[in-house]
Amino acid sequence: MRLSRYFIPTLKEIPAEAVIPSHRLMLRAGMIRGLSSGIYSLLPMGYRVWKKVMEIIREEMDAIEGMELHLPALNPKEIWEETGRVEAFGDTMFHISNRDLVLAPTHEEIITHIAQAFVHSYKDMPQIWYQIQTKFRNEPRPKSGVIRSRQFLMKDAYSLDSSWEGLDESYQKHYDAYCRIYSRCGLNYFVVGASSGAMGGSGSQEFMVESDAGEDLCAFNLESGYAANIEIASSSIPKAGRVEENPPAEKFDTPQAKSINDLVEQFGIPEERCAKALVYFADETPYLIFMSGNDQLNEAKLQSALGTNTIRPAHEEELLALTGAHGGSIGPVALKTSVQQIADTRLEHANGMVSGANEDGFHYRNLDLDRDADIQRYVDLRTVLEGEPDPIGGQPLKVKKAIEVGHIFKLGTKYSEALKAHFLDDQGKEHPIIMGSYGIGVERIVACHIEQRHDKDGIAWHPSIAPFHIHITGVKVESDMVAEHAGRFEKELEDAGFEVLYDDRVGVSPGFKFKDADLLGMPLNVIVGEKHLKDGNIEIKVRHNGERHIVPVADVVATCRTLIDAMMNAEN
RNA sequence: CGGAACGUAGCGCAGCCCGGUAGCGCACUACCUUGGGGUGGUAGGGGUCGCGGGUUCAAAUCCCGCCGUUCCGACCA
Repeated sequence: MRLSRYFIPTLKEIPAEAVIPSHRLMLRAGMIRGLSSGIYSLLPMGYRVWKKVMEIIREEMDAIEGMELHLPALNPKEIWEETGRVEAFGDTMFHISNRDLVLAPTHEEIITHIAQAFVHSYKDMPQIWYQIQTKFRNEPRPKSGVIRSRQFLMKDAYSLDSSWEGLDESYQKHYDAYCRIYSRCGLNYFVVGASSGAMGGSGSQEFMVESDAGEDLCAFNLESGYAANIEIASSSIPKAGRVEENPPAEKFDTPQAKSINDLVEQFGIPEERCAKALVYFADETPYLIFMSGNDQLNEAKLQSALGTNTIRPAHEEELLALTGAHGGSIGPVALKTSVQQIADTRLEHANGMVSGANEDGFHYRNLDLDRDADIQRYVDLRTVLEGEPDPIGGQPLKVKKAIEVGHIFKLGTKYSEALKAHFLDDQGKEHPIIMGSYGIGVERIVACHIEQRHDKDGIAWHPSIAPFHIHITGVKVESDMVAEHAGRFEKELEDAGFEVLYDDRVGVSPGFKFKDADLLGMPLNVIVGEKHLKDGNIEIKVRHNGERHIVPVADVVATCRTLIDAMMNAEN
């Protein structure tokens, strides 16, 4: 391929709207062009990479006997109403304004609809169906280039099984396939236990790439092997527990104490003897929630505990109406109204506690939550902090930002029940199909690849998904000697099976060409210039480590082969 | 949805406070020059100054409204 004829609109200057490296470099390398917030055109250089990622995904999905299909992006709203997900997605789902149609944000409903029609026997399963398609989500705030956008490509796979053991097998197959996919795409990744959120289901894991541009926090310890999304991460931090003396609860004056820190500072109360109260509404039902000391409520955990995804903190007026006090003076006893109460497990059976008196300026001390409070449930609600002991080996947790590049779910029967996708077992008994769902964000793989493989000059592609394997820089192609050799290398390398981009532009200075080559980032740059050619040599530059090899003209193809093979086999 | 900033040529920006000819760099076109790290020069083409109102003899500039984009936060199956 000749660069003079190929459409690669590189930019010297960085468009102002791009902040993170992958976004800047995709724009500068002429891979993408923004159309509107969260909507991008994929230009030829970018689309080549996308296609390679999709091909790797296809190969690995086919290897676990997945079958690719193609589903409608336009869906009748009705089917989404049957599973309750029009409401669950809310404003995140795009609605067509002149028909009762929606733009599919994912495809569980459609898959289940097909299964309901055709999969009726345990003999028909297992099945793995997958699609690589455009999905639509009305993200309230698109950001970070293609990492969070309104229209994006996703590989979604769905497994259908007749038993829970079968689901476990299908899930494991996907887990293994995903590891191969990310490795082949040249990514450093890790896997964390994850929240299933409003997807429903019994378990899920996320494939993560560590990055400051990430939107998820993960807690992990490499030694013990514990790794979890902060949404579900726990630690073995000690409970508040019980103190020996257990006098009756007693109200006391706390006119200046609005926070846990105030109580600690003004009254010398140890932080772990304080029970912080919060009021949240879940689907418009209020809940009084207690946390130990300054522990941070984890809203994701609260959502799963309450089985909803619509929660919000109460407003000041609501606090007063429900409890009789403003924030800072709320507690478990003497509540103005009857409110359901939930507490973090750290507070279980705790006594000797201090908490609000539901009267501004007063608290109770010596509270025994078992004796004095009416807490219905104790669940893990706190957000873990870096340094706390992990729950497996008690090793200190690290907390890092990461980008989610894949998510695998054991869905179970939520969708098959809602859409009546049933089968008969070998006893002739009817059951809902047991499902799994497995997603990969295609553009996130590309973005993460660039996040992990770039320097100040540009991208440094892994050969597996590089737009071209080899860049040939013709230094002064006006010279017949240069043009002849470069043209010949182009042909020989292509004949050897490489994808080659030959910078044959006339009248472009060497420096300009080198800068473009570094920006575009092909794994190898074969530099054809009079400088080495007059000695019968060619320079080959390795993009990711800057190594330069001077080799005889006759060895160019063999050297490229060796260098590319080495990169393909290297650990990421 | 809360907070903030920005919108002037394809890209990066100045001009706006203090109203009066729309500018600079890059990119683009032509010619010359250079030829191993974004060569140097000469001459050009390209903009309803986001949109709509208002004030004024006169608005990129002042006022009001809207739209768009980005950042922080909320949200994110």
